[in-house]
Amino acid sequence: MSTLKVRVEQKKLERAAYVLKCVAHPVRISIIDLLEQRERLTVSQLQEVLQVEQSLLSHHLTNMRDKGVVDTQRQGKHVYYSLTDSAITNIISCINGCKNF
Amino acid sequence: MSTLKVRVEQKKLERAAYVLKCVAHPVRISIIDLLEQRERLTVSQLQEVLQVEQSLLSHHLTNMRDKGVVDTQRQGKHVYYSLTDSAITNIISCINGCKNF
DNA sequence: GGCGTACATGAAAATATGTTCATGTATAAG
DNA sequence: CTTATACATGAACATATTTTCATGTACGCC
Repeated sequence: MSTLKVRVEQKKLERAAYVLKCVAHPVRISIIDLLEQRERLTVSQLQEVLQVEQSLLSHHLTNMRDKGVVDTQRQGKHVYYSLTDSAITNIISCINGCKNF
Repeated sequence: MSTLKVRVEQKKLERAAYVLKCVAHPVRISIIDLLEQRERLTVSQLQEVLQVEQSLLSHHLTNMRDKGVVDTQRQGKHVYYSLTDSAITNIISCINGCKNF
């Protein structure tokens, strides 16, 4: 009963919670799912598939970008979004892999 | 550009977000980390390691239990908590595996 | 039954998140 | 330089989550 302690350091814990919180939303999970399929997508393309208000989508994307989950590149009038780290996608696989859910 | 769609069904999306939200908190990630190490732990044991208010911990645990992330068994005065699904722990490995974080 | 320990619960307060709506900015085309 | 398109931003509001504090309940022991 002695050597029990939290193995993840505080900073990483907070970072993990921060990122997970960012993933934990139906619209954002969908965005990740789509970016997993297509490498990079414009806001309009995402919007067409997701059928959400433009500004709402934009807020979510900005949120995800701020948290380092997605990257952007502007190309003319369009802004392309892509996943910064494919490991993020594993999280969703994990969830899907959970038998009890 | 035609066959792009969200592969995860709506119900599962919401369930995933629900569970991820439940994981996405420093205290709760710590709880999962500890239960990964010890199989089952009482509230007092968790409290001793985590150094949080008893009632706060209890709220978090009830939350996690309601969402099916942990299970409980009472044994005399003590209540033991354990993870219902080891796949949950993978989520944390995923996070740790993310290079960009 | 009374007491202490272990844990749960509920309401209120503090804080964070999600959504909408109106407006702003960048770029390309004419 | 005007206009349309693509996207971002900010403030206001709605809703959800987190935390605290006070109190409640279950169990074992005397």
